[in-house]
Parts: sequence; structure tokens; C-alpha cells
Amino acid sequence: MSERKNRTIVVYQALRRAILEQALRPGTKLPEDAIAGQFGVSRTVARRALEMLAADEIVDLRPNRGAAVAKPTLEEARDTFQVRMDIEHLIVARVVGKLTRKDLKRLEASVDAEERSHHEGKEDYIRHAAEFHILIAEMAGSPLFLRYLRSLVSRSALILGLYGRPHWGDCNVHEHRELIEALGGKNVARAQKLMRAHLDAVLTRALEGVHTDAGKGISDILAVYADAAD
Amino acid sequence: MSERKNRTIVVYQALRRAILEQALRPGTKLPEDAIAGQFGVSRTVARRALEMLAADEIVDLRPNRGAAVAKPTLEEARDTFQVRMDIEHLIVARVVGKLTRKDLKRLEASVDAEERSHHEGKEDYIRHAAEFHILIAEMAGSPLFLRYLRSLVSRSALILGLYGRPHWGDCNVHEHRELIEALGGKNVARAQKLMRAHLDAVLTRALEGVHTDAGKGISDILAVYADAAD
DNA sequence: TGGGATTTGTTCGTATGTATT
DNA sequence: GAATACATACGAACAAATCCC
Repeated sequence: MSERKNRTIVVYQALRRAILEQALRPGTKLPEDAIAGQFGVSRTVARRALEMLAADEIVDLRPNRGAAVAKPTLEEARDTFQVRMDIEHLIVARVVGKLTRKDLKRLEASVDAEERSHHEGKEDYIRHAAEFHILIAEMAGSPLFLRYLRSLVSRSALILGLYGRPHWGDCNVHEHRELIEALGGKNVARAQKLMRAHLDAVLTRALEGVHTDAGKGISDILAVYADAAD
Repeated sequence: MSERKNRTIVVYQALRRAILEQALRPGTKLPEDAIAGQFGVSRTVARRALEMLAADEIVDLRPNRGAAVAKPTLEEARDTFQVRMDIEHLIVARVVGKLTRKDLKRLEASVDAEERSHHEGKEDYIRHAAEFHILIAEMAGSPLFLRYLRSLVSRSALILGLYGRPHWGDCNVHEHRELIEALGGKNVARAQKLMRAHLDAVLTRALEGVHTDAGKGISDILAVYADAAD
């Protein structure tokens, strides 16, 4: 019963993790045969897993030319962060003042896990940091927003890995705790402001001191915030 | 070159139209074999078409149990309209004051087409009405928002067909023209208000005088607006 | 430009899982 | 509750497209 294998999902999740933890860098080709061989499955399931990753927008899938880890342009990176900011604001608006004590406990537990991973130097603190945002989205009670945010968070991580320095992610913990406190309160605008500041800080930390190929790519991504400033 | 067949896409679009024009009612099972036979393709391409429709959320695809035309619950219907409202507001905020004369012409042409179809009694005025909203989304310049809205518009149509009366869609034309005028102006809040009023009116027209199985389903959908009132 | 190697696209037979009587 | 009918999941082989020398 719970012995659901579903090889497709297994392959999908493994590849997803590999991409988000940057074991597979953007641009890496993902031939169906190689994946099928690696995981001991047929090309059919490898292909379906790739399609699912493409739906998440972390894999590029071009007809007759195969799959590769997505390598978003700066334009696409901008779009991702801009849209993510908007969606997170809407989610925040929905949860502020409506969280139960239990909800808040879950959020705190998530941050605790993130902090532990971070201290232990594990790479999966990235996953925990992402999970924090996804938890909030779950609490908004909208399956659609949850789906959107899942994809946006994955894509954000990919982009930060692509354009940012190795150890972006440092020290979300304090900001996350602050956010929890605000989400437990009743002031929507304040919580939104904190969310904005947090996402802004993540991006800034990831990008500061980085020189991309284009040379002036960083400010191009940061320009997102100039546009959206209220 | 432009002779791209791509049978998958053909099947996908045909099914999509059939669903949106209510030739295929919600709940209808869609076995791979039947579709493959009907369109003269293999099960593989039938399956891929179904997966694409599932991504649009107008087909339900349950593991080992096959595909069926989606039959959203009232809860899901609420979510769809609520999210759509939010997304359309964001899109409006992005386009107001930034449309070129050419953009406005395209919007007007779309409404003209809708009006013609409507006068001629053709069923595809539904498609034109949907296209109007999608055009606006295109002009927002965000691939992600465009993708979201595409799916939301399809799903909205499905839901209105499911819970509403046969001829919902009547008389969008005037409201659409009003919207164009506001989008060409500079007042974001006003344009958003018109968008809200328009979507509200569509829902009201579709649902008025309708009795669902549940009996009180209508007010449940309309409660969306009570929540979101500003 | 061309041809061979490699990879994707497609088909369809079989295995496995689900629903029904 | 078991057997049967049915639909999907999977995989191996073939066809077509692309890439690379």
C-alpha cells in the first residue's frame, strides 16, 4: 500500500535534489539514456521525470534536442524574482492573523532544522530554507498558490546558484524567525515588508561581490526592486 | 519548415477546445486507447496530450486510474477564481500606462472578433473572450504570469460550464471595451476596480438563477468576493 | 557538404495495478 | 472475497532527427 514505488517520482525527486544542491550545474545535458542507466530504469520513465522537471521550469526541454538543466537568462531571472515577490506577498496577506499555534510551531521546527543543517555544514540547509517558504504557502490554503510557489522557489534556488556565489543561503535563520513573529501577528503590511526585505537580502547576499560573464548582470537582477518599490 | 505537424499538440488543442466548449463534460473519462483511436495516433501521443491538459488543470490524471475531464469541487472553484482575481490585478498593475497604441489596437480587434462571433451565434465567442484576457497578460511581459493566466482562464471556463447556465459569457463586450479604455489611462486602481467588477459580473451572470446539486453552491462561489473586498 | 555516430521520437507488446461483478 | 475485465505503467525495438567529425 504505502509501498508505492513509482519509479518516475523517485527519479524526478533525485534529479530535482541534485539540481537544487548544485550537483548538476545549469546547462548540463541530461540524456535520457544516461539517466535511465544511472537509475536502472527504462528511457520511458527517465523521459517522464524530465518532463516533470521541465514543468517545474528547472529543466529545459527542446524538441529533438534533448534535456538540459535550465540556464535562465537574466531576463528570466528577473521575471522569476519579480513574480515570486508578488506571489509571496499575496500568500502573506492570506496567512497573517490566521495561523494557529500549531502552525507557528511547525514553522519554528522548520527553521530549527535549517539552523542545525547550517551549523553542521550540510548542503541541505538550502532545502530546508526552501521548505520554510513552502510551509507558509501550504498554510495559505490555496493549492494553486502552493503549486506556483513550489516552482518559483525551485527556480530561485537554481538562479542563485547560477548567478550567485557558492554560499548564498547564509543566515536566513534570523530573518525567518522574524517573519514567523510577524506572521503570528495581525499587521499584514508589516509582514509583507519583512518578506520583501528578506527576499531582498537573500538576493543581495547571493550576488554581492559576484562578477557574471556579462559584467553588469548583478545590477540587472537587483533592478527588480527598483521597479517594485512602493 | 512551418509544416510542423506535431501530433501531440494537435490532439492537445483539439481536446482542449472540446473541453472548453463543453463538448466533453466534466467527469468524462478519457482513456488513452479511445483518444488514440479517435485521432489516429498512438497511445504515447495521446498520453502526452493528456499530460499537457493536466498541467492546464482541466484534466484530472490519477496514477493507474487514468484521465478524466476535471470536475473541480466548489472549494477548488473558489480557489481558482480567487487566485485569478489576484493575478489579474497584478497584471493590470503592470500594463496600465505602458501600453502602446498598437497594443490597444490589438485589444480592440480582439473585442471586435468576440462581438462578431457573439452576434453570429457562434460558440467560439467563449474562446475570444478568453483570448482578450490572455492578450493583456502577454502585454505584461512576464512569461510566468502569462502561463499562470492561461491555465486560470481555461479552468475558469471549465468551472463556469460546470456550475453555471448554458449561456454564461453573454455581453462581456461592453465591459471589455471599458477595460481597454482604463488600461490605456494611468490610473492603476481604477483599472483594477474595473477588472474586479468585470470578473465579478461574469461570475454573477453565469450563476444567477442556477441551482446546483448542493443547492447552496452558488453563494459559496460568490463568497469569494466577500472575503476579498477591500 | 556528407556520412556515421548518437540521441530523441514513436510504436506496440507485455506486466501490473484498479475496478467490478 | 475471488475472478474477470479493463486501463495504465513499463520496456525493448525501430524510425527519424540532430550532432560531429
